[in-house]
Amino acid sequence: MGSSMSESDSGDDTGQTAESAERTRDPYALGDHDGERGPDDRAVFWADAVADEIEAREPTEPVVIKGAISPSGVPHLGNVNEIMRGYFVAESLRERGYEVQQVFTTDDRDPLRKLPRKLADLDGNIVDLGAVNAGALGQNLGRPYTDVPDPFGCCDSYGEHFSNLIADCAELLGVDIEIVSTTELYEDGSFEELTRYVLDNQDRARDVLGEYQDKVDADYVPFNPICGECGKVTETVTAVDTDAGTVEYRCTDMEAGDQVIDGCGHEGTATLREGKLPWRFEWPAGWDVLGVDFEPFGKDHAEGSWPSGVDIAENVFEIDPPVPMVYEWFTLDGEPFSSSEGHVVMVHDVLELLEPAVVRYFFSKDPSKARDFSIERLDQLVDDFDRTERLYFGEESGTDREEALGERAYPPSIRPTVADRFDDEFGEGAWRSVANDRTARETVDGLLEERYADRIRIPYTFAAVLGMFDDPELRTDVARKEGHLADDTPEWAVETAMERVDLASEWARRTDNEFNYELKRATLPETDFDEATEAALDELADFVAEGHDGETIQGEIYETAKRHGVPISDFFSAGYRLLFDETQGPQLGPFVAKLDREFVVERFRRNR
RNA sequence: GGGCCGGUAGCUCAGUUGGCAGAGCGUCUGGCUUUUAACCAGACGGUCGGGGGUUCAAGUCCCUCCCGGCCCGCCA
Repeated sequence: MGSSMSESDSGDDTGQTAESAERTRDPYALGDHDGERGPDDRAVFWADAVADEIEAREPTEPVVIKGAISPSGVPHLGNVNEIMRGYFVAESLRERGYEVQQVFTTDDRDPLRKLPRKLADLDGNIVDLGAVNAGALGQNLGRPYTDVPDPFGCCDSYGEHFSNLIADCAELLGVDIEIVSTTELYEDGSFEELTRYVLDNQDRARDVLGEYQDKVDADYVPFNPICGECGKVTETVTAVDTDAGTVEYRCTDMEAGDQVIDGCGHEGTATLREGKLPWRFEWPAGWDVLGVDFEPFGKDHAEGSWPSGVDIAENVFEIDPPVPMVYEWFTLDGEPFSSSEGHVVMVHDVLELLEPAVVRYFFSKDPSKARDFSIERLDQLVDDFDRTERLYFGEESGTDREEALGERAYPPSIRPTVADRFDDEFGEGAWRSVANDRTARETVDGLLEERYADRIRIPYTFAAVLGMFDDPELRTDVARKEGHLADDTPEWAVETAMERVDLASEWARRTDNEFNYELKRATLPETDFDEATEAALDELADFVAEGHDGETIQGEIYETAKRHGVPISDFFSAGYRLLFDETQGPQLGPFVAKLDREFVVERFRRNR
């Protein structure tokens, strides 16, 4: 930012110098300061850097942060970038006292171009296309998503079905967004003025877009009416009458990838509300209608749509484009997400494995880096989160940068959790309004510092081990005995800690990793014990046969091992080998005490 | 073919105006001699994708090449 910026702040009503505007048009810039205000000015957390850019433009409140998605199919974790990247910027601005609104458009007037092979019901279960009436769905190719019947029959349309799923994702993550249907923006006239404007200035529109798209020729009309006969989005406009507010069209064939969707040949008239702007115009039009100040988008938009969008915004609509930010895409277990092929994971699924705060934390990481969401290695993500949390509460020290980053990234990750956990501190359901209610924010931030600091985290992998115990009380007892819980740990903190056990054991089960301790009941695992170990096992079997509680058996394991000169850890491993065919496992004494005695005795004797 | 983003320890990543390559986990060793996992201490571990250049000094700046992804038709 040049020194001229400060001069323009006072007088220049554009609010920006060419230099600063140039810089904030770079979607990769992420608030890359030029050091004018010194190196200390550089924000450690990317969301703060973006917030700096937005603030420099002196936005009117509420500051509007937008995201968007096409409701074309399963909304996966990658799509959630649109919600969560904006969320962290929103929170950064709210912490500075700004009122911020997160709006999310569903591009539901876009035509259905092909049938995805996988869909999802409203509960977030992925289902095969074959599970619904694919034939009936196929009849709707070319029609706007909001005019396609919901294949599940539960919502008003296909578009609404998947928009609802996106709304659920935000809800599940505690993010307050307002969903705006693009179809509604057309139908209620919000887009009408801009549509008329574009059609009145077609030459300009063509000139600008033609710089980016070769197909824009003299016949190109930047409007796609919906056929009054077959309901498809058409591409051939034959006449425009903006005074009457109508266009005439012929319903011609539409190319969709390598497929062609047949037009019905109908010739008719449509109003400016009965159609849509092409995407390259629709995106900037949304910035204007919704007053968008910031919008994150995937890297696929960075080189094509964004530059043309800026050009169209400035030279056709004559508005300022929002502050942009590109995010890299995630992979899932090393492979790209694919809604149509079912290589996806939804927020609904992820929350069976992770606390919402950890999921939010995942999205607080540098957007410019491609990241793998590795189900196998979820324990690393959770450990990372736990460490950041300890850094935040000063329970552990790290590098200056780590501590500064934790200071900034942790509060927005945990805030909805804190509000939820102490919801009785708020009015009825008021914790949900934390985003925009200043009083509620103060309350939640106070709770975070004063009460949530006492939370307890059990390491994720150990939580998976505890999952071996079905009995909740036994889980808690073991956690307590291992020093994770103290006598004075508040009840809510015990609950918070123990909630992770179900998540981690689900993870162990799903990945079938070394923490998935499956009791090998049916067959005796292969073993290779020395004589001393075998003698010790026989003796331990006798002891178990007498009937003792878990605590006593645990002690006897040590005693038995000692008597036979078997190293303690080897003896435990022998037990785990016999029961699980593993070298580790849950605390052995309490565990075997819970099993039927005869099985344990026979197993320790290596009989079956 | 052209443009853009990324490539740092086995894994996940952090490295702010160029200034002695870092963390966590994993691994190994030792400690806690009745509580395996836990916890504590220590160690091992890197041609910072390769090569060249600028500089007293390069993970960081420049050039070039390699790898992965995206864009440069349409669509979104």
